[in-house]
Amino acid sequence: MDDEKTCNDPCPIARSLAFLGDSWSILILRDAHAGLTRFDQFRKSLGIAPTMLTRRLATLTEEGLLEKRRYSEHPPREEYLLTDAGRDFLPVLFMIGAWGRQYRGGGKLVRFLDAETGTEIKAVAVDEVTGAKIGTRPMRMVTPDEAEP
Amino acid sequence: MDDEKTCNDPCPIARSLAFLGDSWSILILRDAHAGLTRFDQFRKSLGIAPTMLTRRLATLTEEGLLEKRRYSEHPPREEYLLTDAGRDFLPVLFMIGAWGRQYRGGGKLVRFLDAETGTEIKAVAVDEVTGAKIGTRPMRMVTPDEAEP
DNA sequence: GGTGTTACTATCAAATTGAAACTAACAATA
DNA sequence: TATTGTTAGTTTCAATTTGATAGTAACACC
Repeated sequence: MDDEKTCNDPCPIARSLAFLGDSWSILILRDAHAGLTRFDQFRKSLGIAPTMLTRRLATLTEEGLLEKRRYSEHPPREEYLLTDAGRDFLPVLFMIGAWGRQYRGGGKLVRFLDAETGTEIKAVAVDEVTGAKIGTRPMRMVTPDEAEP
Repeated sequence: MDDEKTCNDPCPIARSLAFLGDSWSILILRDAHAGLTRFDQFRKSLGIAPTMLTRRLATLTEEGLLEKRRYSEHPPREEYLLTDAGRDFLPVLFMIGAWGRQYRGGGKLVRFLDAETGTEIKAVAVDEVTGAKIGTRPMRMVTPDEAEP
């Protein structure tokens, strides 16, 4: 796979995965969206080893998905907040969840309701232009090196 | 994290990740959607070690995302085809790609065009009921153990 | 008989991960 | 003042996973 620092793969999926293709990172982002901000909250929620958590939080911070904020000077204490890039990961989380709900959905699952209408949220990916569900219309891949000198 | 065989985490994201939270698996699925079916095609496309590829293909097959089909009896040769569950992973791939395009998008990237309209496909996740983009309306999480005896 | 193709397996060093214990810097309590 | 608790980590080390390379099996083709 491509090196993390210099991923110039023309595939946008590979670009994403080069940074957060790891389960822990995605689960940390999930928990951050659920409102967790502190080291011990993540550690307890995930059952992750502190070494791993330290490293993953550092990576997510370096990559601009989380930002570290000092919330206490004495003693020095940091918390981790979602950045815009981190918040924009929510649709990805929902789509991963939608797939899991459909194909790995035995037993009780967490659900999300629209706060106004009270209906259960069912995430689907659509093309912003045509409005069609992704995968329901024929499409054409264009590689970036087409028609180059 | 939960054991792969007995994931009963009530979070649908964790359910998904228990099986394909690995970059190689996702890249294999990407290539499978691009039309690759054979061991050597995947190996060359990904630059993956054959040991890894063997294991990942086996897991994806066991988990029902790919199916093995014998395409030659003499010599015995197998290919790997997407199942329904595998095909339904396409929206997830598009959302991962959409995020990567926005936040890791320097340089030339592969694009997808609607074959009919010729417009570039831009995947967005919406709620199937309200049609609102995921994350733009307040929502409420419901855990499965609420109001239990 | 020799070369090429395809789908692997075997081997082993290197890197990553997980588990457990420990530390620093304080606050609160007795 | 001593003890306990909290938070955010670090240290250490064994176990697992990964990556790189080479090799194999079963053929087809020339």
